[in-house]
Amino acid sequence: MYPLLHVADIAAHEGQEVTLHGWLHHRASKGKLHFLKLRDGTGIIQCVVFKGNVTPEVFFEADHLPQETSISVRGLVKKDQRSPLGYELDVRDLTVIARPSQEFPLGHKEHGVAFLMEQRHLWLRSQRQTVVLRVRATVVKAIRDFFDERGFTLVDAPIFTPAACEGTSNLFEVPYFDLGKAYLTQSGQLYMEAGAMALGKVYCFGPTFRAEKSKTRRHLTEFWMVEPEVAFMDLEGDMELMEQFVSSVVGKVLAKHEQELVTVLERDVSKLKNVVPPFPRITYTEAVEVLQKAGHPMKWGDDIGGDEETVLASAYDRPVMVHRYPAAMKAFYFKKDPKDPSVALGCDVLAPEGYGEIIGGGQREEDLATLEAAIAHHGLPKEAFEWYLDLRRYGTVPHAGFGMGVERCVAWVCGLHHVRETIPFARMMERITP
RNA sequence: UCCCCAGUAGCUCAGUUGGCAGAGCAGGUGACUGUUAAUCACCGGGUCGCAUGUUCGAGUCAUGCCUGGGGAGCCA
Repeated sequence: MYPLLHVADIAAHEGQEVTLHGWLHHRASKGKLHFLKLRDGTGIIQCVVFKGNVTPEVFFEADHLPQETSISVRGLVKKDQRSPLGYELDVRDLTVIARPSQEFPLGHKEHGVAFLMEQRHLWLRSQRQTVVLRVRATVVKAIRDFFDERGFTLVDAPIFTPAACEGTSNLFEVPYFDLGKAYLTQSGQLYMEAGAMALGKVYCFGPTFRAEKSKTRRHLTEFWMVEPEVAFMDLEGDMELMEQFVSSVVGKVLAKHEQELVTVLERDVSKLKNVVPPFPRITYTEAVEVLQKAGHPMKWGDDIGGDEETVLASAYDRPVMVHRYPAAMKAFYFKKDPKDPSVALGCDVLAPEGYGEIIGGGQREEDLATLEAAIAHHGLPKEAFEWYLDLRRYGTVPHAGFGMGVERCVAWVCGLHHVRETIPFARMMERITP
């Protein structure tokens, strides 16, 4: 058994008698007619049951079905301006596949966040969540298409790693046979550098784990990240790649989902339509001056916190690129600016509207001796990075890359308050079920 | 790890100086030929997060704990 027809394709069947399979999303009754909203995953269609068009048994049952009853409905496809879909089904027969054994926990009224997250497996059936998940799927495809179309090769990074890429804190530890401990990856970057030396332009795309005890709307312990890495690319090239990438992803989401973003998520898409290159660029030093003038008590060398990010980003109508952070704030592998070694050749992309950092990246240090000194300076065990240092021993070249968090990107594009809605089953500090 | 907030019906919440446990929605029964979170009538629904204490009496006050939410640090 496989449904021959889905709600999304109903327009092509106007005037025909069809059978649809799905779940009862909502029911309302008015005397001699009942209104059933049928949800099949591709859309929602209103099915109208007139008393005269069906048997008395079907008419009675149609008014006594609980929400989320699985049903198949046979009826005539009719055009109707009163329907948001443009069509409704004039019902001739209705078969119950399975009646819920208990009342469906999620009504059509408001619910609290904790309750919704406990019912996440059922919450996914809501129209809002299905739109968000479809946008996520489009973002994922747009990411892959962007790199595939530009000659990048997908190189999968390992999930078990022997040590931290950027230090040992914030890592999930797992036992690993006789070898002691392994850690869940928090970045595929070092492996992508190896990939770039082999294939030139590469990217990895997969889950990433951070044991940060962060309880904020921007954090998950398990999230998806795409990390391109390119040989013979400097920071300027990296920043051009970032802005082309972000605008491409946003453009593809708009092309496919503008209607849903507006009607279901109430997203102001005019703000997304501004997202075209070139993005504004300011140095960290300039950013500090801007923030100081805006009255933020910070000095050069301080981190740009969440509030500061929002102030900075709100000055522009598209994502802003902040580059050349103090070298001391950045990981050991960042290349320092030859013109000013106090700053690193790194760049963060801050999304507008308070969504914060969606991309972090930069140019890597390609010189062996400089990198060895940086590892020592950061107090990292050199043995763990011998394979990484080999990349500098055998034909090292300038290279750069970045990482983008999928969930923060989807939250921004959808205009969501919290990243937990952008992933099917969120993993957070205080929540691992369902 | 730290700071702030919340926990009362299936859900969202109200509950006055400490004095009989409440509403809306959801659910059930019925009315209604155009509902979009329909409307109307009636009905059922409680370990007030847990524990201890104060008190004649605690949903309400105190202490501790648990759970969740928001934020800081850190980060995508």
